Amino acid sequence: MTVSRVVNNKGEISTTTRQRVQEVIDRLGYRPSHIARSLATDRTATIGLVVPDNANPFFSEIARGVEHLAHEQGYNVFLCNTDEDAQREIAVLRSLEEKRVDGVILCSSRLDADDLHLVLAHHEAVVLINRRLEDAAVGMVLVDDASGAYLATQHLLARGHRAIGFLAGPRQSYSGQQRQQGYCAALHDAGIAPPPVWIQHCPPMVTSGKTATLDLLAANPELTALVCFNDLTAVGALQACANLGRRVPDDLAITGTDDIPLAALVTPPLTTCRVPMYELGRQAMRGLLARIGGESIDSNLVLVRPELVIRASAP
Amino acid sequence: MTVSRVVNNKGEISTTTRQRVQEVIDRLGYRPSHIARSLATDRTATIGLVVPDNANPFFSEIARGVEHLAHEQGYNVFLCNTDEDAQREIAVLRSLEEKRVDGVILCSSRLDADDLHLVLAHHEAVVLINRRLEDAAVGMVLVDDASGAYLATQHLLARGHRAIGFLAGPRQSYSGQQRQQGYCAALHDAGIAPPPVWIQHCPPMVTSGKTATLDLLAANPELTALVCFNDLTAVGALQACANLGRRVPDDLAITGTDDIPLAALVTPPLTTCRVPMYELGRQAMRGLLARIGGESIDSNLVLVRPELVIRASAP
DNA sequence: ACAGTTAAAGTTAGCGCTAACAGTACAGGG
DNA sequence: CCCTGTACTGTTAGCGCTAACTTTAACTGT
Repeated sequence: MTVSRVVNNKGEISTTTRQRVQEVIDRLGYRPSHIARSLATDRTATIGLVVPDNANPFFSEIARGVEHLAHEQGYNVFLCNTDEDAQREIAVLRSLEEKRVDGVILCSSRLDADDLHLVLAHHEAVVLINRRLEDAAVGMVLVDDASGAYLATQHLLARGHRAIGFLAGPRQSYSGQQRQQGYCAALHDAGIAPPPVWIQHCPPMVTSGKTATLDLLAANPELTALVCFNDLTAVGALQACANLGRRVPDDLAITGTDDIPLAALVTPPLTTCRVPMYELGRQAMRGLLARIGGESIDSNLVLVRPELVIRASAP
Repeated sequence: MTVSRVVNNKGEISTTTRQRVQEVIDRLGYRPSHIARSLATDRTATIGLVVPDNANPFFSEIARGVEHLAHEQGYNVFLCNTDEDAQREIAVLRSLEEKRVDGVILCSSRLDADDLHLVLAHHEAVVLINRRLEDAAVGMVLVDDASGAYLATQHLLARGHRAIGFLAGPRQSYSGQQRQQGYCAALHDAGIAPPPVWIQHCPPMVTSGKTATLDLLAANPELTALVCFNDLTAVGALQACANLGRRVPDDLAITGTDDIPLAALVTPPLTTCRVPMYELGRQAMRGLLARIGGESIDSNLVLVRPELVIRASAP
């Protein structure tokens, strides 16, 4: 027990005894087991981070922010991919429960509200990223997706565009729904009622963005601009235009969302709504630490506003 | 103890008793604690994955491969970033030790051999990715970087280039050293002795690749081709050429390494040596599972060969 | 000398599970 | 009937740490 006082710097111990014990620790090569400590203290100093795909630059930057702050605070982070599969999402949340993580950060959950309530009830501290959940004692760190898409659409309107299409993300995506609302609001405010055919859903990847753009433009050749769910789908849209011989931005102006590193590196560089993903990750970890520590929480909701970054795809 | 037999499907138990116990488990909402189980069994069913930067597409794909196979096999993965800092690398390895992970996958370690031996001695199962270590009972999954760079350089030679520069990676990078060897070997085989000024070291990022390329071309305007440490530095080289008004590939042909998604999306798309990162991750996890399971290991070394992917930056 | 206080050190039950063993019941063979 | 083997069930010490408590020693005040 004196070893515990030395290792954890807790409880009453004299300097003399501390040094004596430390020497024994060093000599015997004592290596404390956090497993035993966790069982005794009911704390593991671990958290779970659940993302749809850790290789997606949006989530990898969030993960980096989470891991950095976690490390600074003495926590280790379990990384779990859901691969956009609800069953897998439930499975990983259950395995984290058995591992008795101190808390969970869940990104862009695709579970319906009932299932989400059910499975999160077993976790004492939870922060959701990009997912709203009513009547639950969880933190939420949301991007103000509506205002981001509103900004991008307004920018295009200000440049004279009227026929503006929208590449929505996955249908179950909370972010996608919010972005669609912002897009529609900007058009309505300009006195334009966007016909449903100007809106095309697709998974959040380059290839699907390209396919969706080809479909959208085939059905709506009058479009002169396109607001995209994210930068990956926007790059797909660039590829579609290259295929069709449509110049960007002259024939079709394109905006993305997120400002992942790729956005600035493609040709032409993408106008996009910058979401501070790294900071989003840190904010979520900050909220989670507060919950784990039992601090009083001012608000369950943190709203991060995107900012428009103008580049050559829609100057 | 009968609960344990049911939950873990181990030991003798009759069908009648199993059902009876399962009903009690369901009724009471019993949720097993893997922490207690870990203390009793000396197994945590967790592993550590240590990478320089989880947001780097090379490592994020590796992480995805590791996490997928880990999940399939009932393991949870701790994600740890080293940020190219040796002290942090040691710190995370120590924290994994205290968490009693069953094994560690360590990517592109920057520790010198002595320190690496010392800190890995406390881990029973280890697989290194992109790092060779002699006299250690660890697995190693290596990319045959030398042959990759040899292929790229040979391709440029076959296209008639003679003055070929090399953007090396970080000086302490094992991959960088191997790629440099392949580059030099290809030139030597073509009867060319590459002057040291054709070789420029730089960190593995877009911005540093751009800076290094500007420096290299300023000092060596005779260069007509460039082999780059990775795709990120190659994109930096593309940017440098755009700044200098040098056309790619006509004035300077450029090759990258890794074939991260970005490589195909930039303009012009990069010729590059494709490294199957996802598969690299799965291979490493496979080797780690074999070590954790105490299986006899055929070989400590798995060598993965890159293949040349020809695109417009060096057709 | 005695009583009270306090800093420090020592002790142990308990965290929740399981490997290992002991006990029980039954079937089959001699 | 007795013995042996096997399937099954029940029991418990131990994993390594720590919160909580007890004990000890030293000091101070009366």
